Amino acid sequence: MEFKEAKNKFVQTWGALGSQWGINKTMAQIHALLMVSNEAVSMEDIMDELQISRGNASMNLRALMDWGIVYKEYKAGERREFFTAEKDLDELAVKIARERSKREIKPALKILKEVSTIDASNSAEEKHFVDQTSKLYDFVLKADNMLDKMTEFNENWLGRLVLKIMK
Amino acid sequence: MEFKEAKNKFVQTWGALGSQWGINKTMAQIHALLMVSNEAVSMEDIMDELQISRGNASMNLRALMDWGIVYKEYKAGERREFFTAEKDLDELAVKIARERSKREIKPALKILKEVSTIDASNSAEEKHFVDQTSKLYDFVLKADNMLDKMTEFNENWLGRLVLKIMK
DNA sequence: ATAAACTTTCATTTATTTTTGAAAGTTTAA
DNA sequence: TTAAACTTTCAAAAATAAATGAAAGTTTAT
Repeated sequence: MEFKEAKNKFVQTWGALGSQWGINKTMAQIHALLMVSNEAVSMEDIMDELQISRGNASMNLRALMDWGIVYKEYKAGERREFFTAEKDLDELAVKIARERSKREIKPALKILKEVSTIDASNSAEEKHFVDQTSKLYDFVLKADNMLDKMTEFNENWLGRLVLKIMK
Repeated sequence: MEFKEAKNKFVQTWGALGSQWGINKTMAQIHALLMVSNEAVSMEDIMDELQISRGNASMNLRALMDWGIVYKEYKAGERREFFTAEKDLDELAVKIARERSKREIKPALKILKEVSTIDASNSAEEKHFVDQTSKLYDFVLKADNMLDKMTEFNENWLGRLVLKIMK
Protein backbone atom coordinates (compact mmCIF):
# COMPACT_ATOMS: atom_id res chain seq x y z
CA MET A 1 0.00 0.00 0.00
CA GLU A 2 1.33 3.39 -0.87
CA PHE A 3 1.15 6.50 1.26
CA LYS A 4 -1.75 8.25 -0.44
CA GLU A 5 -3.87 5.14 -0.33
CA ALA A 6 -3.03 4.50 3.33
CA LYS A 7 -3.80 8.07 4.29
CA ASN A 8 -7.15 7.95 2.53
CA LYS A 9 -8.00 4.64 4.14
CA PHE A 10 -7.18 6.02 7.56
CA VAL A 11 -9.31 9.12 7.04
CA GLN A 12 -12.26 7.06 5.82
CA THR A 13 -11.96 4.60 8.71
CA TRP A 14 -11.75 7.33 11.31
CA GLY A 15 -14.79 8.97 9.73
CA ALA A 16 -16.80 5.74 9.86
CA LEU A 17 -15.78 5.10 13.45
CA GLY A 18 -16.87 8.62 14.33
CA SER A 19 -20.31 8.05 12.80
CA GLN A 20 -20.78 4.92 14.83
CA TRP A 21 -20.10 6.86 18.01
CA GLY A 22 -22.33 9.80 17.22
CA ILE A 23 -19.74 12.14 15.78
CA ASN A 24 -20.44 13.50 12.35
CA LYS A 25 -18.41 11.87 9.63
CA THR A 26 -16.83 14.98 8.19
CA MET A 27 -15.82 16.21 11.63
CA ALA A 28 -14.04 12.94 12.29
CA GLN A 29 -12.43 12.97 8.85
CA ILE A 30 -11.08 16.47 9.26
CA HIS A 31 -9.70 15.48 12.61
CA ALA A 32 -8.09 12.38 11.12
CA LEU A 33 -6.55 14.41 8.34
CA LEU A 34 -5.06 16.94 10.74
CA MET A 35 -3.78 14.27 13.13
CA VAL A 36 -1.62 12.67 10.49
CA SER A 37 -0.42 15.91 8.93
CA ASN A 38 3.02 16.96 10.03
CA GLU A 39 2.21 20.61 9.43
CA ALA A 40 -0.80 22.88 9.75
CA VAL A 41 -3.32 22.65 6.92
CA SER A 42 -5.35 25.45 5.33
CA MET A 43 -9.09 25.32 4.95
CA GLU A 44 -8.60 25.29 1.19
CA ASP A 45 -6.50 22.13 1.42
CA ILE A 46 -8.96 20.42 3.73
CA MET A 47 -11.81 21.18 1.33
CA ASP A 48 -9.75 19.87 -1.49
CA GLU A 49 -8.57 16.66 0.15
CA LEU A 50 -11.96 15.69 1.54
CA GLN A 51 -13.98 17.09 -1.38
CA ILE A 52 -16.25 19.12 0.85
CA SER A 53 -17.71 22.59 0.64
CA ARG A 54 -16.35 25.68 2.32
CA GLY A 55 -19.32 25.91 4.63
CA ASN A 56 -19.00 22.34 5.75
CA ALA A 57 -15.29 22.74 6.40
CA SER A 58 -15.82 25.94 8.31
CA MET A 59 -18.57 24.59 10.54
CA ASN A 60 -16.82 21.38 11.39
CA LEU A 61 -13.52 23.10 12.09
CA ARG A 62 -15.39 25.37 14.44
CA ALA A 63 -16.95 22.35 16.15
CA LEU A 64 -13.54 20.69 16.51
CA MET A 65 -12.14 23.85 18.04
CA ASP A 66 -15.10 24.00 20.43
CA TRP A 67 -14.17 20.50 21.53
CA GLY A 68 -10.65 21.80 22.12
CA ILE A 69 -8.99 19.22 19.89
CA VAL A 70 -8.13 21.37 16.89
CA TYR A 71 -6.27 24.66 16.99
CA LYS A 72 -5.95 27.62 14.66
CA GLU A 73 -2.49 28.60 13.67
CA TYR A 74 -1.27 31.73 12.00
CA LYS A 75 1.69 31.80 9.70
CA ALA A 76 3.86 34.88 9.31
CA GLY A 77 3.11 36.69 6.10
CA GLU A 78 0.09 34.50 5.36
CA ARG A 79 -3.39 35.90 5.35
CA ARG A 80 -5.23 32.65 5.66
CA GLU A 81 -5.61 30.47 8.71
CA PHE A 82 -4.13 27.07 9.23
CA PHE A 83 -5.31 24.27 11.45
CA THR A 84 -3.61 21.60 13.55
CA ALA A 85 -4.98 18.78 15.68
CA GLU A 86 -4.15 17.78 19.21
CA LYS A 87 -1.70 14.97 18.57
CA ASP A 88 -1.14 13.76 22.12
CA LEU A 89 -3.58 10.88 22.41
CA ASP A 90 -3.90 10.95 26.20
CA GLU A 91 -4.77 14.61 25.98
CA LEU A 92 -7.18 13.92 23.13
CA ALA A 93 -9.02 11.22 25.08
CA VAL A 94 -9.27 13.40 28.15
CA LYS A 95 -10.68 16.31 26.18
CA ILE A 96 -13.24 14.16 24.38
CA ALA A 97 -14.30 12.51 27.64
CA ARG A 98 -14.59 15.85 29.41
CA GLU A 99 -16.68 17.33 26.63
CA ARG A 100 -19.06 14.39 26.30
CA SER A 101 -19.46 14.33 30.04
CA LYS A 102 -20.37 17.98 30.10
CA ARG A 103 -22.70 17.90 27.10
CA GLU A 104 -24.39 14.55 27.45
CA ILE A 105 -23.78 12.70 30.69
CA LYS A 106 -24.26 15.53 33.18
CA PRO A 107 -27.65 16.54 31.71
CA ALA A 108 -28.75 12.88 31.68
CA LEU A 109 -27.73 12.54 35.32
CA LYS A 110 -29.87 15.50 36.22
CA ILE A 111 -32.92 13.83 34.69
CA LEU A 112 -32.07 10.49 36.29
CA LYS A 113 -31.99 12.16 39.67
CA GLU A 114 -35.36 13.78 39.04
CA VAL A 115 -37.16 10.63 37.97
CA SER A 116 -35.56 8.43 40.63
CA THR A 117 -36.82 10.61 43.45
CA ILE A 118 -40.55 10.52 42.77
CA ASP A 119 -42.76 9.22 45.51
CA ALA A 120 -43.36 5.54 44.84
CA SER A 121 -45.29 4.33 47.81
CA ASN A 122 -48.02 2.86 45.64
CA SER A 123 -47.41 -0.18 43.46
CA ALA A 124 -44.61 -2.73 43.07
CA GLU A 125 -44.22 -1.37 39.56
CA GLU A 126 -43.44 2.08 40.90
CA LYS A 127 -41.09 0.72 43.54
CA HIS A 128 -39.17 -1.14 40.87
CA PHE A 129 -38.95 1.97 38.75
CA VAL A 130 -37.46 4.02 41.56
CA ASP A 131 -35.11 1.24 42.54
CA GLN A 132 -33.82 0.69 39.01
CA THR A 133 -33.41 4.37 38.09
CA SER A 134 -31.63 4.98 41.40
CA LYS A 135 -29.17 2.23 40.63
CA LEU A 136 -28.69 3.67 37.17
CA TYR A 137 -28.06 7.09 38.64
CA ASP A 138 -25.37 5.70 40.94
CA PHE A 139 -23.80 3.75 38.13
CA VAL A 140 -23.67 6.61 35.65
CA LEU A 141 -22.39 8.95 38.35
CA LYS A 142 -19.60 6.56 39.20
CA ALA A 143 -18.65 6.10 35.54
CA ASP A 144 -18.70 9.83 35.01
CA ASN A 145 -16.50 10.43 38.04
CA MET A 146 -14.08 7.91 36.61
CA LEU A 147 -13.81 10.09 33.51
CA ASP A 148 -13.09 13.08 35.71
CA LYS A 149 -10.35 11.14 37.42
CA MET A 150 -8.67 10.49 34.10
CA THR A 151 -8.28 14.22 33.81
CA GLU A 152 -6.37 14.41 37.07
CA PHE A 153 -3.86 11.79 36.05
CA ASN A 154 -1.25 13.98 34.44
CA GLU A 155 0.48 11.74 31.93
CA ASN A 156 -0.20 8.41 30.29
CA TRP A 157 -3.15 7.64 32.50
CA LEU A 158 -4.28 4.89 30.19
CA GLY A 159 -1.06 2.92 30.48
CA ARG A 160 -1.06 3.34 34.25
CA LEU A 161 -4.68 2.37 34.48
CA VAL A 162 -4.10 -0.80 32.51
CA LEU A 163 -1.27 -1.67 34.89
CA LYS A 164 -3.52 -1.11 37.88
CA ILE A 165 -6.29 -3.22 36.46
CA MET A 166 -3.85 -6.05 35.85
CA LYS A 167 -3.12 -5.78 39.59
CA MET B 1 -43.84 14.35 39.23
CA GLU B 2 -46.07 11.35 38.99
CA PHE B 3 -45.04 7.88 37.91
CA LYS B 4 -46.26 7.92 34.31
CA GLU B 5 -44.60 11.23 33.65
CA ALA B 6 -41.34 10.09 35.23
CA LYS B 7 -41.31 6.86 33.28
CA ASN B 8 -41.89 8.68 30.02
CA LYS B 9 -39.18 11.19 30.82
CA PHE B 10 -36.75 8.40 31.56
CA VAL B 11 -37.55 6.57 28.31
CA GLN B 12 -37.15 9.76 26.27
CA THR B 13 -33.88 10.67 27.97
CA TRP B 14 -32.41 7.23 27.51
CA GLY B 15 -33.44 7.33 23.85
CA ALA B 16 -31.79 10.70 23.31
CA LEU B 17 -28.61 9.55 25.07
CA GLY B 18 -28.55 6.50 22.83
CA SER B 19 -28.81 8.62 19.69
CA GLN B 20 -25.88 10.71 20.77
CA TRP B 21 -23.78 7.57 21.14
CA GLY B 22 -24.73 6.00 17.83
CA ILE B 23 -27.51 3.74 19.06
CA ASN B 24 -30.83 4.13 17.36
CA LYS B 25 -33.36 5.98 19.41
CA THR B 26 -36.09 3.37 19.39
CA MET B 27 -33.67 0.63 20.36
CA ALA B 28 -32.57 2.65 23.37
CA GLN B 29 -36.16 3.49 24.26
CA ILE B 30 -37.27 -0.12 24.16
CA HIS B 31 -34.34 -1.01 26.35
CA ALA B 32 -35.21 1.77 28.78
CA LEU B 33 -38.80 0.62 28.94
CA LEU B 34 -37.84 -2.96 29.68
CA MET B 35 -35.24 -1.99 32.27
CA VAL B 36 -37.76 -0.22 34.44
CA SER B 37 -40.52 -2.80 34.01
CA ASN B 38 -40.85 -5.20 36.87
CA GLU B 39 -42.26 -7.87 34.61
CA ALA B 40 -41.80 -9.03 31.04
CA VAL B 41 -43.54 -6.93 28.39
CA SER B 42 -45.25 -8.11 25.20
CA MET B 43 -44.47 -6.68 21.79
CA GLU B 44 -47.98 -5.32 21.65
CA ASP B 45 -47.45 -3.33 24.84
CA ILE B 46 -44.10 -2.02 23.64
CA MET B 47 -45.66 -0.84 20.37
CA ASP B 48 -48.41 0.77 22.30
CA GLU B 49 -46.30 2.52 24.92
CA LEU B 50 -43.75 3.85 22.46
CA GLN B 51 -46.20 4.43 19.62
CA ILE B 52 -44.15 2.51 17.10
CA SER B 53 -45.00 0.04 14.36
CA ARG B 54 -44.82 -3.73 14.66
CA GLY B 55 -41.91 -3.93 12.23
CA ASN B 56 -39.91 -1.37 14.13
CA ALA B 57 -40.54 -3.11 17.44
CA SER B 58 -39.63 -6.48 16.00
CA MET B 59 -36.39 -5.33 14.39
CA ASN B 60 -35.16 -3.43 17.39
CA LEU B 61 -36.02 -6.21 19.81
CA ARG B 62 -34.05 -8.54 17.59
CA ALA B 63 -31.11 -6.10 17.65
CA LEU B 64 -31.27 -5.86 21.44
CA MET B 65 -31.27 -9.64 21.72
CA ASP B 66 -28.29 -9.81 19.35
CA TRP B 67 -26.51 -7.47 21.73
CA GLY B 68 -27.38 -9.90 24.50
CA ILE B 69 -29.09 -7.31 26.69
CA VAL B 70 -32.72 -8.28 26.14
CA TYR B 71 -34.21 -11.73 26.54
CA LYS B 72 -37.31 -13.47 25.28
CA GLU B 73 -39.54 -15.02 27.87
CA TYR B 74 -42.38 -17.45 27.43
CA LYS B 75 -45.34 -17.49 29.73
CA ALA B 76 -47.27 -20.68 30.39
CA GLY B 77 -50.49 -20.77 28.47
CA GLU B 78 -49.59 -17.63 26.51
CA ARG B 79 -49.04 -17.73 22.79
CA ARG B 80 -47.19 -14.48 22.51
CA GLU B 81 -43.65 -13.69 23.50
CA PHE B 82 -42.59 -11.42 26.29
CA PHE B 83 -39.37 -9.51 26.69
CA THR B 84 -37.15 -8.56 29.61
CA ALA B 85 -33.95 -6.52 29.80
CA GLU B 86 -30.72 -7.28 31.52
CA LYS B 87 -31.13 -5.34 34.73
CA ASP B 88 -27.70 -5.85 36.30
CA LEU B 89 -25.86 -2.72 35.28
CA ASP B 90 -22.34 -4.16 35.56
CA GLU B 91 -23.41 -6.98 33.29
CA LEU B 92 -25.07 -4.53 30.94
CA ALA B 93 -21.95 -2.39 30.63
CA VAL B 94 -19.75 -5.41 30.03
CA LYS B 95 -22.01 -6.71 27.29
CA ILE B 96 -22.24 -3.37 25.53
CA ALA B 97 -18.49 -2.89 25.73
CA ARG B 98 -17.82 -6.38 24.45
CA GLU B 99 -20.18 -5.94 21.53
CA ARG B 100 -18.90 -2.54 20.46
CA SER B 101 -15.38 -3.81 20.70
CA LYS B 102 -16.16 -6.73 18.44
CA ARG B 103 -18.18 -4.78 15.89
CA GLU B 104 -16.37 -1.48 15.75
CA ILE B 105 -13.05 -1.33 17.53
CA LYS B 106 -11.52 -4.61 16.38
CA PRO B 107 -12.18 -3.88 12.67
CA ALA B 108 -10.78 -0.36 13.11
CA LEU B 109 -7.68 -1.80 14.74
CA LYS B 110 -7.14 -4.06 11.77
CA ILE B 111 -7.14 -1.08 9.42
CA LEU B 112 -4.91 0.94 11.75
CA LYS B 113 -2.38 -1.86 11.71
CA GLU B 114 -2.46 -1.99 7.91
CA VAL B 115 -1.96 1.70 7.35
CA SER B 116 0.65 2.08 10.08
CA THR B 117 2.93 -0.51 8.53
CA ILE B 118 3.43 0.97 5.09
CA ASP B 119 6.97 1.68 4.04
CA ALA B 120 7.63 5.31 4.81
CA SER B 121 11.27 5.80 4.04
CA ASN B 122 10.55 8.76 1.78
CA SER B 123 9.35 12.06 3.18
CA ALA B 124 8.98 13.56 6.64
CA GLU B 125 5.27 13.63 5.89
CA GLU B 126 5.17 9.87 5.46
CA LYS B 127 7.29 9.30 8.55
CA HIS B 128 4.90 11.38 10.60
CA PHE B 129 1.95 9.45 9.25
CA VAL B 130 3.44 6.10 10.22
CA ASP B 131 4.49 7.42 13.60
CA GLN B 132 1.09 8.87 14.44
CA THR B 133 -0.98 5.93 13.22
CA SER B 134 1.29 3.54 15.12
CA LYS B 135 0.72 5.49 18.30
CA LEU B 136 -2.97 5.46 17.63
CA TYR B 137 -2.89 1.73 17.10
CA ASP B 138 -1.16 1.20 20.43
CA PHE B 139 -3.56 3.51 22.19
CA VAL B 140 -6.72 1.98 20.80
CA LEU B 141 -5.38 -1.51 21.45
CA LYS B 142 -4.68 -0.62 25.05
CA ALA B 143 -8.12 0.90 25.54
CA ASP B 144 -9.74 -2.10 23.94
CA ASN B 145 -7.82 -4.48 26.18
CA MET B 146 -9.01 -2.49 29.15
CA LEU B 147 -12.58 -3.23 28.07
CA ASP B 148 -11.71 -6.91 27.88
CA LYS B 149 -10.36 -6.74 31.40
CA MET B 150 -13.65 -5.41 32.66
CA THR B 151 -15.16 -8.67 31.58
CA GLU B 152 -12.79 -10.64 33.75
CA PHE B 153 -13.61 -8.72 36.87
CA ASN B 154 -16.48 -10.78 38.18
CA GLU B 155 -18.60 -8.35 40.15
CA ASN B 156 -18.91 -4.64 40.56
CA TRP B 157 -15.80 -3.96 38.48
CA LEU B 158 -16.73 -0.30 38.18
CA GLY B 159 -16.76 0.30 41.91
CA ARG B 160 -13.48 -1.50 42.33
CA LEU B 161 -11.95 0.35 39.43
CA VAL B 162 -12.92 3.69 40.89
CA LEU B 163 -11.29 2.68 44.18
CA LYS B 164 -8.11 1.75 42.37
CA ILE B 165 -7.99 4.97 40.44
CA MET B 166 -8.39 6.94 43.65
CA LYS B 167 -5.25 5.13 44.78
C1' DA C 1 -11.76 54.63 3.27
C1' DT C 2 -11.49 50.97 0.06
C1' DA C 3 -10.94 46.67 -1.81
C1' DA C 4 -8.96 42.26 -1.83
C1' DA C 5 -8.60 38.04 0.68
C1' DC C 6 -10.38 35.48 3.43
C1' DT C 7 -14.20 33.16 6.94
C1' DT C 8 -18.86 32.46 8.71
C1' DT C 9 -23.72 31.88 8.49
C1' DC C 10 -27.90 29.79 7.35
C1' DA C 11 -31.93 28.74 4.18
C1' DT C 12 -32.18 25.24 0.97
C1' DT C 13 -30.86 20.85 -0.97
C1' DT C 14 -29.06 16.30 -0.56
C1' DA C 15 -27.85 12.10 1.74
C1' DT C 16 -28.49 8.96 5.35
C1' DT C 17 -30.99 6.69 8.70
C1' DT C 18 -35.10 5.14 10.61
C1' DT C 19 -39.86 3.77 10.39
C1' DT C 20 -43.80 1.91 8.37
C1' DG C 21 -47.01 -1.59 6.96
C1' DA C 22 -48.44 -5.19 4.25
C1' DA C 23 -47.03 -9.65 2.65
C1' DA C 24 -44.63 -13.73 3.83
C1' DG C 25 -43.31 -16.77 7.37
C1' DT C 26 -43.90 -19.50 11.63
C1' DT C 27 -46.00 -21.86 15.42
C1' DT C 28 -49.68 -23.93 17.98
C1' DA C 29 -54.10 -26.00 18.96
C1' DA C 30 -57.86 -28.46 17.55
C1' DT D 1 -54.38 -30.05 7.82
C1' DT D 2 -56.07 -25.98 8.64
C1' DA D 3 -56.69 -21.68 10.47
C1' DA D 4 -55.90 -18.46 14.01
C1' DA D 5 -52.41 -15.98 16.44
C1' DC D 6 -48.57 -14.42 16.31
C1' DT D 7 -43.53 -12.69 14.34
C1' DT D 8 -40.36 -11.38 10.71
C1' DT D 9 -38.93 -9.22 6.51
C1' DC D 10 -38.05 -5.64 3.40
C1' DA D 11 -39.31 -2.20 -0.25
C1' DA D 12 -41.04 2.22 0.06
C1' DA D 13 -41.98 6.43 2.74
C1' DA D 14 -40.88 9.57 6.28
C1' DA D 15 -37.91 11.72 9.39
C1' DT D 16 -33.54 13.30 10.56
C1' DA D 17 -28.94 14.81 9.94
C1' DA D 18 -25.46 16.76 7.13
C1' DA D 19 -23.76 19.42 3.16
C1' DT D 20 -24.01 23.06 -0.09
C1' DG D 21 -23.13 27.63 -1.74
C1' DA D 22 -24.13 32.29 -2.12
C1' DA D 23 -24.57 36.30 0.64
C1' DA D 24 -23.00 38.58 4.67
C1' DG D 25 -19.32 39.40 7.65
C1' DT D 26 -14.46 40.24 8.94
C1' DT D 27 -9.74 41.44 8.62
C1' DT D 28 -5.71 43.45 6.65
C1' DA D 29 -2.86 46.18 3.52
C1' DT D 30 -2.55 50.19 1.15
